[in-house]
Amino acid sequence: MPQPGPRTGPLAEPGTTTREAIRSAATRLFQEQGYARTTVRRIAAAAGADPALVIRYFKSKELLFLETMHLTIDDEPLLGVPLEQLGERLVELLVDLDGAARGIFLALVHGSDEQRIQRRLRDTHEQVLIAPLRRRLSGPDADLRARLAAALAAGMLYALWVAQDETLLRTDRPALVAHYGALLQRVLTPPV
Amino acid sequence: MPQPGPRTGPLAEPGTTTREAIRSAATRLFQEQGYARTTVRRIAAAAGADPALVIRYFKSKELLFLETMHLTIDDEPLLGVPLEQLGERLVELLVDLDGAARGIFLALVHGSDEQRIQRRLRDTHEQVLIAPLRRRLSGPDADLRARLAAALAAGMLYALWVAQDETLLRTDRPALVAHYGALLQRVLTPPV
DNA sequence: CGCGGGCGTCAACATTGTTGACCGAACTTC
DNA sequence: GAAGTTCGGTCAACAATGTTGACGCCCGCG
Repeated sequence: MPQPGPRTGPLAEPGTTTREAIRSAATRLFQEQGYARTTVRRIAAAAGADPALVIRYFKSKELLFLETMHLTIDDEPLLGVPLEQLGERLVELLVDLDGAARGIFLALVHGSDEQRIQRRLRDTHEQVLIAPLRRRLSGPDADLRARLAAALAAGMLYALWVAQDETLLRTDRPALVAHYGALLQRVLTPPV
Repeated sequence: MPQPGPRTGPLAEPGTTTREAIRSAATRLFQEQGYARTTVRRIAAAAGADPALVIRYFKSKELLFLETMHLTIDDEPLLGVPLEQLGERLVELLVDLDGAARGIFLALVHGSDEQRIQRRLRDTHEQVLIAPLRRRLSGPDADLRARLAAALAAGMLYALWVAQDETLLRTDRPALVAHYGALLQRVLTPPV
């Protein structure tokens, strides 16, 4: 809300309100429309600010994107889970991700023809999928198995959200969790 | 190449040479740089033609993209394979895909924030992964299992090419094929 | 000879990300 | 209190993008 009249104070808040308005508008638009389809001018309009100010604050559209699009999940619900149920629980957790996480994931995937966004996607893959799994595994090829399991888990997100397999999207949640969770479990705790 | 001098005939070939030049230049550039990073003007320059002519021939950049970016694989090497080895052979086939197939896949994934490109990606997923697997399966949930297997297979391509898990990229091919193929096999021929 | 149609070029348009100049108000310093 | 510095903000402009319409050329057909 940058009213042209005289401001009441030099700094309404330490965070400089309009900067925060730009950031939240960008967060919403990038999630909903992705990187390419979101224009700096629309972000500015949504925040009630000037397009030039957006760049002035965040250096570039890409840096604004990187600053707002962070994808993390609570691995807390995974901590107490016994190893034999980890696969099913992880799939359950991924399928239940909210629209925000889905939007960020898709924005990262779609935008990852840009090098820095691709690096962010790689880091996210590492931190969100590989790392939590690897912590629970042991043995000589623990790292490889964590990475294979992460690929498997990502495959489901890909099928549901990127390729949009409509049959899988219509499959009821418990069946999907049971089937795919069993597969994932196979990598985590392979039979002797 | 379209020398400005007088042309030898009205139609040098039925395919109108420069149209083909544009198509092949677009194919190469889209594969190498993706949808967003390739500009119509660069396609035109690479084909030695005028940017306006590119649009005149192909209606729009997006339609040109859709006309050139078709991803198919030879499922011939899968036809004779016994069902018990199908998983491993499919993984082998996917890992060995050439740079062209990789480029098209990535271009489709990155460009799929556009609706029509997303539909092309969905169709490709269906025709390249789901359909060949489903043909080999039987039973009540054959369709679901084929789709789960396709998600699994796509997960490996995602991990290797989109997320670019460097450890997996450095893992030697036979180990990758053996590990991931065994997982895939688990969906195709589940134990009683 | 005329002329219609396909191939190609040129100039222009709106929209994109980004930059630099400018402005006003507030805080600091003399 | 006056001068200056800094910060939040606006405006106009730039180059590059996809796309369109007007124009030109040259062939083969009447």
